[in-house]
Amino acid sequence: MKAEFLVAVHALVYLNKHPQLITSDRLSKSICTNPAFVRRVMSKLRQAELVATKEGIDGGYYLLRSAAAIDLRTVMKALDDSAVSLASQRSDVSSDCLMAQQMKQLMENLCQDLDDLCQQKLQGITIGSLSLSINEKETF
Amino acid sequence: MKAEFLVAVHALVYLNKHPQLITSDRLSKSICTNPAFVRRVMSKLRQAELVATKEGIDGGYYLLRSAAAIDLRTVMKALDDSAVSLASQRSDVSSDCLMAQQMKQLMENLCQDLDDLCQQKLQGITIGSLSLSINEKETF
DNA sequence: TTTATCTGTAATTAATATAATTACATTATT
DNA sequence: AATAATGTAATTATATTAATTACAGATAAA
Repeated sequence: MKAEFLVAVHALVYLNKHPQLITSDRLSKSICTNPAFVRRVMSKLRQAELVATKEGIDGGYYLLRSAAAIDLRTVMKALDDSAVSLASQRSDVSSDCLMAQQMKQLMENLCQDLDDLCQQKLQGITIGSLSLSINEKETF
Repeated sequence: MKAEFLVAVHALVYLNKHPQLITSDRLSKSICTNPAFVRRVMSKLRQAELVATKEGIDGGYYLLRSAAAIDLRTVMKALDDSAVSLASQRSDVSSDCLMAQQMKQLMENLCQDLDDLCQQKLQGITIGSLSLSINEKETF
C-alpha cells in the first residue's frame, strides 16, 4: 500500500466534504504534499471515472459518484496498487536456482491469495463511511 | 512482506528436506543469495526458537520443531515483518495538517485490520505443507 | 594448543523503489 | 491576449532494503 493510496483516499474524502471544484493546490495543502503529486494521483482517479476535472481558470476536481458508492477496493485498483505484495528489492534469481524460483512462485501465489482476502474487506469500506471518522477542522 | 520472509521460508523448507546440519553457505547457494544475509535471517529464527545452531567446525543449522508445527505466521513474527503495511516513504506530515494526521491514523488502523486477516490465513499454512509443493532437484 | 571452519554481528556500500520537485505544454475563462 | 488551472514527462532527492565486507567468537580436530 503506497502513499498514493493514502493521498487518493484523503482527496476523495475532502471532495466529499467540500462539494465544489477543488484545486490540486488546495488538496495538496490539506494532504501535506505537493500539487504535482496530487495531480498525478487525481489523474488516475479521473481515468477510473471516480472524479472529473475542469481545466483552465477556476478549474479543479469534483466527485463523479456519491461517496457511499466509492469503495476502497475500487480506489486501490484505480492506482494499480495492492494491499499485499512481495515488496522485495531482490534482483531476479538466476535460472539455475531451481528451488529459489519455485519458492518465489509459491510466495507470489500466497501474496495473491492474501491480497484477495484484503480486497474483499476493502470492498466493504466506502469513502462515505470513512468521511464520518474524519473531523474536518481546517478552515481552508 | 520482505525478502527476509522468503529467505526464511526457503531455509526452513530446505532444513526440513535435509535433516542434518546445514551451513549458511549451502543455504545461500540454494536460496541464491549471500551467506551473511542468510545468517542474519537465521539468527532471528534462532531467537524465536524455530531452529538451533551449532557453531564452529562442521557447524550449521537444524530445525527445532517438526515442519508441521511451524506456521507462516510464526515465521513472519520472528522476522518482525507483516503482510500489510503502509510501505510509504513519506516524510512525517507536519502537525498543522490535522486532516492528514487523522487520515494517517485511519490508514494505519486499516492496515492493522487487514494484516490481522492475513495472519489468520498464514497461521493455517505450515512449512510442512509448503514442503510438499517444492520439488527438490538440486544435488547439493 | 594451534589451526581450520563455522556462526554472529556490525558497518559499509550498492541497488531499488518511492516521493518530491521542476518545468512546461495544454486548456478554459475572462 | 492574459491568467489560472490541469496533464504529464523528466529529473532529483530520499528512504528502504539487500549485498558485501570484515572480523570477533566458538568449536572441534590435528
